[in-house]
Amino acid sequence: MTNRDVARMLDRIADMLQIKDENPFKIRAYRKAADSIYHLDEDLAYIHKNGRIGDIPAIGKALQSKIEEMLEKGSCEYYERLAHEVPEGLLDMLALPGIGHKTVKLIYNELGIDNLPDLLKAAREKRIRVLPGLGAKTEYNIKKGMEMLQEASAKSTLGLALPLAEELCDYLLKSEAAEQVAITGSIRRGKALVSDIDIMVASRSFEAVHRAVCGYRRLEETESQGIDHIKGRLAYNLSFEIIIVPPAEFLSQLFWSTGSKEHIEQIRKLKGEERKGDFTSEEAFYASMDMQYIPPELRENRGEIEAALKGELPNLIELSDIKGDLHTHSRWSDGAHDIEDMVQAAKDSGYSYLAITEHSRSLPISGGLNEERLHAQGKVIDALNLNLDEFRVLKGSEVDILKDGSLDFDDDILEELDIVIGSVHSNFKLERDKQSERIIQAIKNEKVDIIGHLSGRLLNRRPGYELDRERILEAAARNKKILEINAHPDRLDIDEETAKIAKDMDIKVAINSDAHSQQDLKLMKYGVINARRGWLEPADVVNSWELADLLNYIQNK
DNA sequence: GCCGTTTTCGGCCCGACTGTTTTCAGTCG
Repeated sequence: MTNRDVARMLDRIADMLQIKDENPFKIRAYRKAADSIYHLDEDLAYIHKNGRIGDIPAIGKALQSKIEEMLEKGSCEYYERLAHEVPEGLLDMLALPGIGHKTVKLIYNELGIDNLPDLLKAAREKRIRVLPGLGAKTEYNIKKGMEMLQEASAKSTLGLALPLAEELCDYLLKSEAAEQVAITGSIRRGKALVSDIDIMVASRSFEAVHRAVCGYRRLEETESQGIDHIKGRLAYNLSFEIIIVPPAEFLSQLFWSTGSKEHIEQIRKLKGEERKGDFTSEEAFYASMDMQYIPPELRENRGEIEAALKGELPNLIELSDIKGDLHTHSRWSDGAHDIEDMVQAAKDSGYSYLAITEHSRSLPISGGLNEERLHAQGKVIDALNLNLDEFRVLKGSEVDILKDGSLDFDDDILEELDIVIGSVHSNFKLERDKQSERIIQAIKNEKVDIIGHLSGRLLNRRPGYELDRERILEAAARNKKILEINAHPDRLDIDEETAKIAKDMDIKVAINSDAHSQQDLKLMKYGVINARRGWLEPADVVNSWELADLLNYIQNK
Protein backbone atom coordinates (compact mmCIF):
# COMPACT_ATOMS: atom_id res chain seq x y z
CA MET A 1 0.00 0.00 0.00
CA THR A 2 1.18 3.50 -0.79
CA ASN A 3 1.10 6.39 1.67
CA ARG A 4 -1.98 7.65 -0.13
CA ASP A 5 -3.75 4.29 0.23
CA VAL A 6 -3.05 4.13 3.97
CA ALA A 7 -4.19 7.73 4.46
CA ARG A 8 -7.38 6.94 2.57
CA MET A 9 -8.07 3.87 4.68
CA LEU A 10 -7.60 5.89 7.89
CA ASP A 11 -9.95 8.54 6.56
CA ARG A 12 -12.53 5.92 5.77
CA ILE A 13 -12.22 4.56 9.30
CA ALA A 14 -12.86 8.11 10.55
CA ASP A 15 -15.94 8.34 8.30
CA MET A 16 -17.31 5.04 9.58
CA LEU A 17 -16.71 6.04 13.19
CA GLN A 18 -18.47 9.31 12.49
CA ILE A 19 -21.50 7.57 11.02
CA LYS A 20 -21.50 5.39 14.14
CA ASP A 21 -21.50 8.59 16.19
CA GLU A 22 -18.33 7.70 18.09
CA ASN A 23 -16.16 9.98 20.21
CA PRO A 24 -15.37 13.03 18.05
CA PHE A 25 -11.82 13.26 19.39
CA LYS A 26 -11.10 9.70 18.42
CA ILE A 27 -12.44 10.50 14.95
CA ARG A 28 -10.20 13.52 14.73
CA ALA A 29 -7.21 11.43 15.81
CA TYR A 30 -7.79 9.22 12.75
CA ARG A 31 -8.17 12.24 10.48
CA LYS A 32 -5.00 13.82 11.81
CA ALA A 33 -3.12 10.58 11.33
CA ALA A 34 -4.41 10.32 7.75
CA ASP A 35 -3.34 13.88 7.05
CA SER A 36 0.06 13.33 8.62
CA ILE A 37 0.71 10.28 6.44
CA TYR A 38 -0.63 11.96 3.31
CA HIS A 39 1.93 14.72 3.77
CA LEU A 40 4.91 12.48 4.47
CA ASP A 41 7.93 12.84 2.25
CA GLU A 42 9.17 9.30 2.77
CA ASP A 43 7.62 6.05 1.65
CA LEU A 44 5.70 4.45 4.55
CA ALA A 45 6.93 1.00 3.60
CA TYR A 46 10.50 2.24 4.01
CA ILE A 47 9.71 3.85 7.36
CA HIS A 48 8.11 0.60 8.46
CA LYS A 49 11.20 -1.37 7.41
CA ASN A 50 13.22 0.82 9.78
CA GLY A 51 10.66 0.43 12.55
CA ARG A 52 9.88 4.13 12.69
CA ILE A 53 6.10 4.22 12.13
CA GLY A 54 5.59 5.30 15.75
CA ASP A 55 7.81 8.35 15.19
CA ILE A 56 5.34 9.87 12.71
CA PRO A 57 3.44 12.81 14.26
CA ALA A 58 -0.14 11.94 15.28
CA ILE A 59 0.64 8.20 15.27
CA GLY A 60 0.50 6.56 18.71
CA LYS A 61 0.64 2.93 19.74
CA ALA A 62 -2.87 1.98 18.62
CA LEU A 63 -2.55 3.54 15.17
CA GLN A 64 0.98 2.26 14.73
CA SER A 65 -0.10 -1.36 14.96
CA LYS A 66 -3.06 -0.79 12.62
CA ILE A 67 -0.87 0.92 10.03
CA GLU A 68 1.74 -1.83 10.24
CA GLU A 69 -1.01 -4.37 9.70
CA MET A 70 -2.21 -2.42 6.63
CA LEU A 71 1.28 -2.33 5.17
CA GLU A 72 1.81 -6.04 5.72
CA LYS A 73 -1.64 -7.36 4.77
CA GLY A 74 -3.20 -4.63 2.63
CA SER A 75 -5.92 -4.01 5.21
CA CYS A 76 -6.51 -4.28 8.93
CA GLU A 77 -8.91 -6.22 11.10
CA TYR A 78 -10.36 -3.08 12.69
CA TYR A 79 -11.21 -1.63 9.26
CA GLU A 80 -12.81 -4.88 8.12
CA ARG A 81 -14.90 -5.06 11.29
CA LEU A 82 -16.16 -1.49 10.84
CA ALA A 83 -16.81 -2.08 7.14
CA HIS A 84 -19.02 -4.98 8.18
CA GLU A 85 -21.15 -2.63 10.29
CA VAL A 86 -21.18 0.39 7.98
CA PRO A 87 -22.03 -0.34 4.33
CA GLU A 88 -19.39 0.97 1.94
CA GLY A 89 -21.98 2.85 -0.13
CA LEU A 90 -22.69 5.15 2.82
CA LEU A 91 -19.16 6.49 2.50
CA ASP A 92 -19.76 7.25 -1.19
CA MET A 93 -22.87 9.22 -0.20
CA LEU A 94 -20.71 11.52 1.95
CA ALA A 95 -19.16 12.92 -1.22
CA LEU A 96 -22.39 14.79 -1.95
CA PRO A 97 -22.11 18.44 -0.88
CA GLY A 98 -24.46 19.22 1.99
CA ILE A 99 -24.85 15.54 2.89
CA GLY A 100 -22.95 14.64 6.02
CA HIS A 101 -22.63 11.74 8.39
CA LYS A 102 -25.84 12.40 10.30
CA THR A 103 -27.92 12.68 7.17
CA VAL A 104 -26.44 9.53 5.67
CA LYS A 105 -27.16 7.64 8.86
CA LEU A 106 -30.73 8.94 9.06
CA ILE A 107 -31.47 7.98 5.46
CA TYR A 108 -29.94 4.55 5.99
CA ASN A 109 -31.83 3.89 9.20
CA GLU A 110 -35.19 5.15 7.94
CA LEU A 111 -35.15 4.06 4.30
CA GLY A 112 -32.47 1.38 4.24
CA ILE A 113 -30.65 3.23 1.45
CA ASP A 114 -26.96 2.34 1.32
CA ASN A 115 -25.77 3.39 -2.14
CA LEU A 116 -25.75 6.40 -4.44
CA PRO A 117 -28.06 5.11 -7.22
CA ASP A 118 -30.79 4.22 -4.72
CA LEU A 119 -30.35 7.59 -3.02
CA LEU A 120 -30.80 9.41 -6.31
CA LYS A 121 -33.91 7.36 -7.04
CA ALA A 122 -35.37 8.19 -3.62
CA ALA A 123 -34.63 11.90 -4.14
CA ARG A 124 -36.38 11.84 -7.52
CA GLU A 125 -39.36 10.08 -5.99
CA LYS A 126 -39.54 12.73 -3.24
CA ARG A 127 -39.06 10.13 -0.51
CA ILE A 128 -36.31 12.07 1.27
CA ARG A 129 -38.42 15.09 2.23
CA VAL A 130 -40.68 13.05 4.50
CA LEU A 131 -37.78 12.35 6.87
CA PRO A 132 -37.49 14.60 9.95
CA GLY A 133 -35.19 17.55 9.38
CA LEU A 134 -34.88 16.99 5.62
CA GLY A 135 -36.79 18.75 2.89
CA ALA A 136 -37.08 19.53 -0.80
CA LYS A 137 -33.78 21.37 -0.83
CA THR A 138 -31.95 18.29 0.40
CA GLU A 139 -33.43 16.30 -2.50
CA TYR A 140 -32.31 19.01 -4.88
CA ASN A 141 -28.81 18.95 -3.38
CA ILE A 142 -28.64 15.18 -3.83
CA LYS A 143 -29.63 15.43 -7.51
CA LYS A 144 -27.21 18.30 -8.11
CA GLY A 145 -24.44 16.53 -6.22
CA MET A 146 -24.90 13.38 -8.29
CA GLU A 147 -24.46 15.38 -11.49
CA MET A 148 -21.27 16.84 -10.08
CA LEU A 149 -19.93 13.43 -9.05
CA GLN A 150 -20.64 12.03 -12.50
CA GLU A 151 -18.69 14.85 -14.10
CA ALA A 152 -15.87 14.42 -11.58
CA SER A 153 -15.56 10.69 -12.19
CA ALA A 154 -15.12 11.38 -15.89
CA LYS A 155 -12.05 13.54 -15.36
CA SER A 156 -9.21 13.64 -12.90
CA THR A 157 -7.07 16.53 -11.77
CA LEU A 158 -3.60 16.99 -13.19
CA GLY A 159 -2.33 16.73 -9.61
CA LEU A 160 -3.49 13.10 -9.51
CA ALA A 161 -2.79 12.09 -13.11
CA LEU A 162 0.61 13.67 -13.72
CA PRO A 163 2.55 12.01 -10.86
CA LEU A 164 1.07 8.64 -11.76
CA ALA A 165 1.89 9.14 -15.45
CA GLU A 166 5.46 10.12 -14.54
CA GLU A 167 5.85 7.08 -12.34
CA LEU A 168 4.60 4.77 -15.09
CA CYS A 169 7.01 6.39 -17.58
CA ASP A 170 9.95 5.86 -15.21
CA TYR A 171 8.92 2.28 -14.65
CA LEU A 172 8.67 1.54 -18.38
CA LEU A 173 12.05 3.12 -19.08
CA LYS A 174 13.67 1.05 -16.36
CA SER A 175 11.98 -2.11 -17.62
CA GLU A 176 14.25 -1.95 -20.68
CA ALA A 177 11.31 -2.95 -22.85
CA ALA A 178 11.14 0.64 -24.02
CA GLU A 179 13.78 2.75 -25.72
CA GLN A 180 11.92 6.00 -25.32
CA VAL A 181 8.88 6.90 -23.24
CA ALA A 182 6.89 10.14 -23.06
CA ILE A 183 3.66 11.43 -21.65
CA THR A 184 1.42 12.67 -24.44
CA GLY A 185 -2.16 13.90 -24.93
CA SER A 186 -3.88 16.33 -22.59
CA ILE A 187 -1.44 15.75 -19.70
CA ARG A 188 1.43 16.82 -21.93
CA ARG A 189 -0.56 19.95 -22.75
CA GLY A 190 -1.01 20.50 -19.01
CA LYS A 191 -4.80 20.63 -18.85
CA ALA A 192 -6.15 21.13 -15.32
CA LEU A 193 -8.58 18.21 -15.77
CA VAL A 194 -7.75 15.20 -17.90
CA SER A 195 -9.81 12.18 -18.90
CA ASP A 196 -6.95 9.69 -19.20
CA ILE A 197 -3.21 9.07 -19.13
CA ASP A 198 -1.69 8.70 -22.60
CA ILE A 199 1.84 7.40 -22.90
CA MET A 200 3.90 6.97 -26.06
CA VAL A 201 6.45 4.17 -26.03
CA ALA A 202 9.17 3.46 -28.59
CA SER A 203 10.15 -0.17 -28.65
CA ARG A 204 11.51 -2.89 -30.93
CA SER A 205 9.67 -5.54 -28.94
CA PHE A 206 5.99 -4.81 -28.46
CA GLU A 207 5.61 -8.05 -26.50
CA ALA A 208 8.19 -6.90 -23.96
CA VAL A 209 6.21 -3.68 -23.43
CA HIS A 210 3.05 -5.72 -22.87
CA ARG A 211 4.81 -7.85 -20.30
CA ALA A 212 6.22 -4.79 -18.54
CA VAL A 213 2.84 -3.04 -18.35
CA CYS A 214 1.22 -6.16 -16.90
CA GLY A 215 3.80 -6.11 -14.12
CA TYR A 216 3.17 -2.49 -13.12
CA ARG A 217 2.22 -2.30 -9.45
CA ARG A 218 -0.58 0.20 -9.93
CA LEU A 219 -2.27 -1.58 -12.81
CA GLU A 220 -5.88 -2.37 -11.93
CA GLU A 221 -6.96 -4.00 -15.18
CA THR A 222 -6.37 -4.02 -18.92
CA GLU A 223 -9.48 -3.46 -20.98
CA SER A 224 -8.26 -3.88 -24.52
CA GLN A 225 -4.97 -4.82 -26.10
CA GLY A 226 -3.77 -4.67 -29.66
CA ILE A 227 -0.30 -5.25 -30.95
CA ASP A 228 0.39 -1.50 -30.82
CA HIS A 229 -1.62 -0.39 -27.80
CA ILE A 230 -2.80 -1.30 -24.32
CA LYS A 231 -5.80 0.34 -22.67
CA GLY A 232 -6.99 -0.10 -19.14
CA ARG A 233 -7.30 1.35 -15.67
CA LEU A 234 -4.68 2.28 -13.09
CA ALA A 235 -5.04 3.09 -9.40
CA TYR A 236 -7.60 5.79 -8.44
CA ASN A 237 -9.74 4.60 -11.35
CA LEU A 238 -7.60 6.46 -13.89
CA SER A 239 -7.90 5.28 -17.49
CA PHE A 240 -4.73 4.91 -19.48
CA GLU A 241 -3.62 4.16 -22.99
CA ILE A 242 -0.13 3.10 -23.95
CA ILE A 243 0.69 3.53 -27.61
CA ILE A 244 3.63 1.46 -28.86
CA VAL A 245 5.53 2.56 -31.94
CA PRO A 246 8.82 1.66 -33.63
CA PRO A 247 11.64 3.99 -32.47
CA ALA A 248 11.82 5.74 -35.85
CA GLU A 249 8.20 6.92 -35.54
CA PHE A 250 8.38 8.01 -31.90
CA LEU A 251 8.77 11.76 -32.38
CA SER A 252 6.18 12.14 -35.10
CA GLN A 253 3.64 10.01 -33.26
CA LEU A 254 4.33 11.98 -30.09
CA PHE A 255 3.50 15.16 -31.95
CA TRP A 256 0.26 13.89 -33.53
CA SER A 257 -0.96 12.34 -30.27
CA THR A 258 -0.29 15.44 -28.17
CA GLY A 259 -3.15 17.32 -29.81
CA SER A 260 -5.29 19.17 -29.24
CA LYS A 261 -7.59 17.95 -31.98
CA GLU A 262 -8.25 21.53 -33.00
CA HIS A 263 -4.56 22.40 -33.13
CA ILE A 264 -3.73 19.29 -35.18
CA GLU A 265 -6.58 20.05 -37.56
CA GLN A 266 -5.12 23.48 -38.29
CA ILE A 267 -1.62 22.03 -38.73
CA ARG A 268 -2.98 19.44 -41.17
CA LYS A 269 -4.56 22.20 -43.23
CA LEU A 270 -1.20 23.98 -43.40
CA LYS A 271 0.76 20.85 -44.06
CA GLY A 272 -1.56 19.36 -46.67
CA GLU A 273 -0.88 15.75 -47.61
CA GLU A 274 2.87 15.68 -47.05
CA ARG A 275 2.58 15.44 -43.30
CA LYS A 276 5.26 12.82 -42.66
CA GLY A 277 8.10 15.14 -43.68
CA ASP A 278 11.15 15.92 -41.57
CA PHE A 279 10.70 14.78 -38.01
CA THR A 280 14.07 14.95 -36.35
CA SER A 281 12.39 17.06 -33.67
CA GLU A 282 9.16 18.96 -33.04
CA GLU A 283 11.16 22.18 -33.40
CA ALA A 284 12.28 21.12 -36.89
CA PHE A 285 8.74 20.12 -37.75
CA TYR A 286 7.32 23.54 -36.90
CA ALA A 287 10.29 25.17 -38.62
CA SER A 288 9.47 23.23 -41.78
CA MET A 289 6.19 25.16 -41.84
CA ASP A 290 8.01 28.46 -41.36
CA MET A 291 6.73 29.00 -37.86
CA GLN A 292 8.05 29.16 -34.33
CA TYR A 293 8.04 26.08 -32.13
CA ILE A 294 4.72 25.91 -30.28
CA PRO A 295 5.04 24.47 -26.75
CA PRO A 296 2.44 21.78 -25.93
CA GLU A 297 0.64 24.00 -23.41
CA LEU A 298 -0.31 26.41 -26.19
CA ARG A 299 -1.61 23.82 -28.66
CA GLU A 300 -5.30 24.60 -28.20
CA ASN A 301 -6.04 26.57 -31.38
CA ARG A 302 -6.46 29.81 -29.47
CA GLY A 303 -4.41 31.89 -31.86
CA GLU A 304 -1.07 30.16 -31.29
CA ILE A 305 -0.66 29.13 -34.93
CA GLU A 306 -1.21 32.65 -36.22
CA ALA A 307 1.18 34.00 -33.59
CA ALA A 308 3.81 31.37 -34.42
CA LEU A 309 3.60 32.20 -38.14
CA LYS A 310 4.22 35.86 -37.32
CA GLY A 311 6.97 35.01 -34.85
CA GLU A 312 4.97 36.54 -32.01
CA LEU A 313 4.61 33.64 -29.59
CA PRO A 314 5.17 34.53 -25.93
CA ASN A 315 8.40 33.51 -24.26
CA LEU A 316 6.60 31.33 -21.72
CA ILE A 317 7.43 31.36 -18.03
CA GLU A 318 9.31 28.30 -16.73
CA LEU A 319 9.59 26.78 -13.28
CA SER A 320 13.25 27.78 -13.18
CA ASP A 321 12.21 31.45 -13.55
CA ILE A 322 10.43 31.40 -10.18
CA LYS A 323 12.43 33.22 -7.50
CA GLY A 324 10.08 33.03 -4.54
CA ASP A 325 6.73 31.98 -3.18
CA LEU A 326 4.35 34.64 -1.91
CA HIS A 327 1.64 32.55 -0.25
CA THR A 328 2.59 29.96 2.37
CA HIS A 329 1.48 28.85 5.83
CA SER A 330 3.43 27.60 8.82
CA ARG A 331 2.52 26.04 12.13
CA TRP A 332 1.55 29.48 13.33
CA SER A 333 -1.79 28.82 11.59
CA ASP A 334 -2.80 25.61 9.83
CA GLY A 335 0.54 24.65 8.27
CA ALA A 336 2.51 21.53 9.19
CA HIS A 337 6.02 22.99 9.52
CA ASP A 338 7.88 25.77 11.30
CA ILE A 339 8.88 28.91 9.44
CA GLU A 340 12.53 27.80 9.53
CA ASP A 341 11.61 24.51 7.83
CA MET A 342 9.62 26.33 5.17
CA VAL A 343 12.57 28.65 4.56
CA GLN A 344 14.90 25.67 4.16
CA ALA A 345 12.53 24.06 1.66
CA ALA A 346 12.30 27.35 -0.24
CA LYS A 347 16.08 27.57 -0.40
CA ASP A 348 16.20 23.97 -1.62
CA SER A 349 13.85 25.04 -4.42
CA GLY A 350 16.38 27.67 -5.41
CA TYR A 351 14.25 30.59 -4.23
CA SER A 352 15.61 33.80 -2.79
CA TYR A 353 12.48 34.90 -0.94
CA LEU A 354 9.46 33.45 0.80
CA ALA A 355 6.39 35.15 2.22
CA ILE A 356 4.71 33.67 5.28
CA THR A 357 1.03 34.51 4.95
CA GLU A 358 -1.06 32.97 7.70
CA HIS A 359 -4.81 33.18 7.84
CA SER A 360 -6.35 36.09 9.72
CA ARG A 361 -8.44 36.02 12.87
CA SER A 362 -11.84 35.31 11.29
CA LEU A 363 -10.70 31.83 10.34
CA PRO A 364 -10.25 30.26 13.78
CA ILE A 365 -10.61 26.79 12.24
CA SER A 366 -7.40 27.43 10.36
CA GLY A 367 -5.68 28.84 13.39
CA GLY A 368 -6.08 32.37 12.05
CA LEU A 369 -3.77 34.88 13.73
CA ASN A 370 -5.05 37.77 15.80
CA GLU A 371 -3.13 41.07 15.95
CA GLU A 372 -0.96 39.99 18.86
CA ARG A 373 0.14 36.75 17.27
CA LEU A 374 0.71 38.40 13.89
CA HIS A 375 2.89 40.95 15.62
CA ALA A 376 4.77 38.22 17.51
CA GLN A 377 5.32 36.33 14.28
CA GLY A 378 6.71 39.49 12.70
CA LYS A 379 9.36 39.67 15.42
CA VAL A 380 10.32 36.03 14.84
CA ILE A 381 10.68 36.73 11.12
CA ASP A 382 12.77 39.84 11.77
CA ALA A 383 15.13 37.78 13.93
CA LEU A 384 15.27 35.07 11.29
CA ASN A 385 16.19 37.54 8.57
CA LEU A 386 19.17 38.77 10.59
CA ASN A 387 20.75 35.36 10.21
CA LEU A 388 19.94 34.82 6.55
CA ASP A 389 22.27 35.67 3.71
CA GLU A 390 20.94 36.14 0.21
CA PHE A 391 17.48 35.14 1.36
CA ARG A 392 14.59 37.15 2.69
CA VAL A 393 11.51 36.05 4.61
CA LEU A 394 8.61 38.41 3.96
CA LYS A 395 6.03 39.21 6.59
CA GLY A 396 2.60 38.69 5.16
CA SER A 397 -0.99 37.76 5.78
CA GLU A 398 -3.71 36.02 3.87
CA VAL A 399 -6.31 38.36 5.23
CA ASP A 400 -9.95 37.43 4.98
CA ILE A 401 -12.17 39.54 2.79
CA LEU A 402 -15.29 39.76 4.95
CA LYS A 403 -18.85 39.64 3.70
CA ASP A 404 -19.06 43.42 3.24
CA GLY A 405 -15.74 43.68 1.43
CA SER A 406 -13.86 45.05 4.43
CA LEU A 407 -10.71 43.29 5.61
CA ASP A 408 -10.21 41.22 8.71
CA PHE A 409 -7.37 43.49 9.93
CA ASP A 410 -7.24 47.25 10.27
CA ASP A 411 -5.01 49.24 7.93
CA ASP A 412 -2.39 50.01 10.60
CA ILE A 413 -1.88 46.29 11.21
CA LEU A 414 -1.51 45.60 7.49
CA GLU A 415 0.85 48.54 7.19
CA GLU A 416 3.51 46.60 9.10
CA LEU A 417 3.51 43.77 6.56
CA ASP A 418 5.58 43.29 3.42
CA ILE A 419 2.84 41.58 1.49
CA VAL A 420 -0.92 41.29 1.89
CA ILE A 421 -3.09 38.73 0.12
CA GLY A 422 -6.83 39.29 0.28
CA SER A 423 -8.87 36.10 0.01
CA VAL A 424 -12.50 35.05 0.31
CA HIS A 425 -13.11 32.10 2.66
CA SER A 426 -16.75 32.48 3.61
CA ASN A 427 -20.16 33.47 2.24
CA PHE A 428 -19.59 31.69 -1.05
CA LYS A 429 -23.20 31.99 -2.08
CA LEU A 430 -23.68 35.74 -2.24
CA GLU A 431 -25.46 36.87 -5.36
CA ARG A 432 -23.25 37.87 -8.28
CA ASP A 433 -23.40 41.65 -7.81
CA LYS A 434 -22.80 41.53 -4.07
CA GLN A 435 -19.95 39.02 -4.42
CA SER A 436 -18.30 41.10 -7.14
CA GLU A 437 -18.71 44.33 -5.17
CA ARG A 438 -17.23 42.66 -2.10
CA ILE A 439 -14.08 41.70 -3.98
CA ILE A 440 -13.85 45.07 -5.73
CA GLN A 441 -13.94 46.74 -2.30
CA ALA A 442 -10.88 44.69 -1.34
CA ILE A 443 -9.20 45.51 -4.65
CA LYS A 444 -9.68 49.20 -3.96
CA ASN A 445 -8.03 48.86 -0.55
CA GLU A 446 -4.52 50.26 -0.84
CA LYS A 447 -3.13 47.78 1.66
CA VAL A 448 -4.01 44.75 -0.46
CA ASP A 449 -1.30 43.62 -2.87
CA ILE A 450 -2.60 40.31 -4.18
CA ILE A 451 -6.06 38.80 -4.55
CA GLY A 452 -5.85 35.10 -3.60
CA HIS A 453 -7.69 32.28 -5.41
CA LEU A 454 -10.14 34.70 -7.02
CA SER A 455 -12.88 32.33 -8.19
CA GLY A 456 -12.85 30.00 -5.18
CA ARG A 457 -13.29 26.95 -7.40
CA LEU A 458 -12.22 23.50 -6.24
CA LEU A 459 -11.83 21.27 -9.26
CA ASN A 460 -14.24 18.32 -9.30
CA ARG A 461 -15.71 19.50 -6.00
CA ARG A 462 -17.06 23.01 -6.10
CA PRO A 463 -17.62 25.58 -8.83
CA GLY A 464 -16.34 29.10 -8.27
CA TYR A 465 -18.67 31.68 -6.83
CA GLU A 466 -20.79 33.94 -9.01
CA LEU A 467 -18.61 36.83 -10.17
CA ASP A 468 -18.63 39.60 -12.74
CA ARG A 469 -15.15 38.83 -14.01
CA GLU A 470 -14.98 41.76 -16.38
CA ARG A 471 -15.72 44.33 -13.67
CA ILE A 472 -13.28 42.72 -11.27
CA LEU A 473 -10.46 42.61 -13.80
CA GLU A 474 -11.08 46.26 -14.70
CA ALA A 475 -10.84 47.18 -11.02
CA ALA A 476 -7.67 45.11 -10.62
CA ALA A 477 -6.08 46.80 -13.63
CA ARG A 478 -7.06 50.27 -12.41
CA ASN A 479 -5.69 49.63 -8.90
CA LYS A 480 -2.57 47.76 -10.05
CA LYS A 481 -3.54 44.67 -8.06
CA ILE A 482 -1.75 41.37 -8.57
CA LEU A 483 -3.92 38.32 -9.20
CA GLU A 484 -2.84 35.01 -7.77
CA ILE A 485 -2.57 31.82 -9.73
CA ASN A 486 -3.06 29.47 -6.83
CA ALA A 487 -0.88 26.54 -7.88
CA HIS A 488 -2.66 23.88 -5.88
CA PRO A 489 -3.81 21.35 -8.51
CA ASP A 490 -7.29 21.31 -6.95
CA ARG A 491 -7.58 25.06 -7.47
CA LEU A 492 -5.50 26.41 -10.37
CA ASP A 493 -7.26 29.66 -9.70
CA ILE A 494 -7.25 32.02 -11.60
CA ASP A 495 -7.68 29.69 -14.55
CA GLU A 496 -5.73 29.87 -17.78
CA GLU A 497 -8.39 31.82 -19.63
CA THR A 498 -8.59 34.52 -16.95
CA ALA A 499 -4.79 34.64 -16.81
CA LYS A 500 -4.62 35.37 -20.53
CA ILE A 501 -7.23 38.12 -20.29
CA ALA A 502 -5.36 39.59 -17.29
CA LYS A 503 -2.12 39.60 -19.26
CA ASP A 504 -3.81 41.46 -22.10
CA MET A 505 -5.01 44.04 -19.56
CA ASP A 506 -1.48 44.35 -18.12
CA ILE A 507 -2.54 42.89 -14.78
CA LYS A 508 0.39 41.16 -13.09
CA VAL A 509 0.14 37.66 -11.70
CA ALA A 510 1.77 35.88 -8.75
CA ILE A 511 2.06 32.09 -8.98
CA ASN A 512 1.72 30.87 -5.39
CA SER A 513 1.82 27.38 -3.93
CA ASP A 514 -0.43 28.16 -0.91
CA ALA A 515 1.84 25.61 0.78
CA HIS A 516 0.74 24.18 4.10
CA SER A 517 3.89 22.05 4.34
CA GLN A 518 7.42 21.87 2.96
CA GLN A 519 6.39 19.41 0.26
CA ASP A 520 3.55 21.67 -0.87
CA LEU A 521 6.09 24.19 -2.15
CA LYS A 522 6.61 21.75 -5.01
CA LEU A 523 3.04 22.32 -6.17
CA MET A 524 4.43 25.47 -7.78
CA LYS A 525 4.96 23.48 -10.98
CA TYR A 526 1.20 23.12 -11.54
CA GLY A 527 0.79 26.85 -11.25
CA VAL A 528 3.55 27.38 -13.80
CA ILE A 529 1.89 24.94 -16.21
CA ASN A 530 -1.39 26.82 -15.77
CA ALA A 531 0.38 30.15 -16.34
CA ARG A 532 1.98 28.78 -19.52
CA ARG A 533 -1.47 27.77 -20.74
CA GLY A 534 -2.45 31.37 -20.08
CA TRP A 535 0.42 32.57 -22.31
CA LEU A 536 2.25 34.22 -19.39
CA GLU A 537 5.86 35.34 -19.64
CA PRO A 538 8.32 36.15 -16.83
CA ALA A 539 7.48 39.83 -17.19
CA ASP A 540 3.85 39.02 -16.26
CA VAL A 541 4.73 37.01 -13.15
CA VAL A 542 5.90 39.09 -10.19
CA ASN A 543 7.53 36.23 -8.31
CA SER A 544 9.85 35.57 -11.21
CA TRP A 545 11.28 39.03 -10.58
CA GLU A 546 14.10 40.06 -8.29
CA LEU A 547 12.76 40.90 -4.83
CA ALA A 548 13.65 44.58 -5.13
CA ASP A 549 11.59 44.89 -8.32
CA LEU A 550 8.69 43.06 -6.75
CA LEU A 551 8.69 45.27 -3.64
CA ASN A 552 9.06 48.33 -5.77
CA TYR A 553 6.01 47.35 -7.83
CA ILE A 554 3.94 46.76 -4.71
CA GLN A 555 4.98 49.98 -3.03
CA ASN A 556 4.33 52.14 -6.05
CA LYS A 557 0.94 50.81 -6.99
C1' DG B 1 -6.86 7.89 20.02
C1' DC B 2 -3.02 11.35 20.65
C1' DC B 3 -0.39 14.23 23.52
C1' DG B 4 2.46 16.68 27.36
C1' DT B 5 7.12 24.37 29.03
C1' DT B 6 -0.93 22.25 31.62
C1' DT B 7 3.04 15.50 31.37
C1' DT B 8 0.00 9.57 32.42
C1' DC B 9 -5.21 12.21 32.85
C1' DG B 10 -7.87 15.49 30.93
C1' DG B 11 -7.76 18.08 27.46
C1' DC B 12 -8.34 18.11 22.32
C1' DC B 13 -9.29 24.73 16.69
C1' DC B 14 -14.97 27.10 16.40
C1' DG B 15 -18.02 30.38 14.05
C1' DA B 16 -21.22 31.06 10.24
C1' DC B 17 -24.36 29.48 7.12
C1' DT B 18 -28.10 26.37 5.41
C1' DG B 19 -32.24 24.28 5.55
C1' DT B 20 -35.14 23.02 8.37
C1' DT B 21 -37.50 24.83 11.61
C1' DT B 22 -40.10 28.40 14.82
C1' DT B 23 -35.24 27.53 18.15
C1' DC B 24 -31.75 24.54 16.15
C1' DA B 25 -29.13 20.43 14.17
C1' DG B 26 -26.08 19.51 10.57
C1' DT B 27 -22.51 20.85 7.44
C1' DC B 28 -18.61 23.28 6.08
C1' DG B 29 -14.26 25.48 6.03
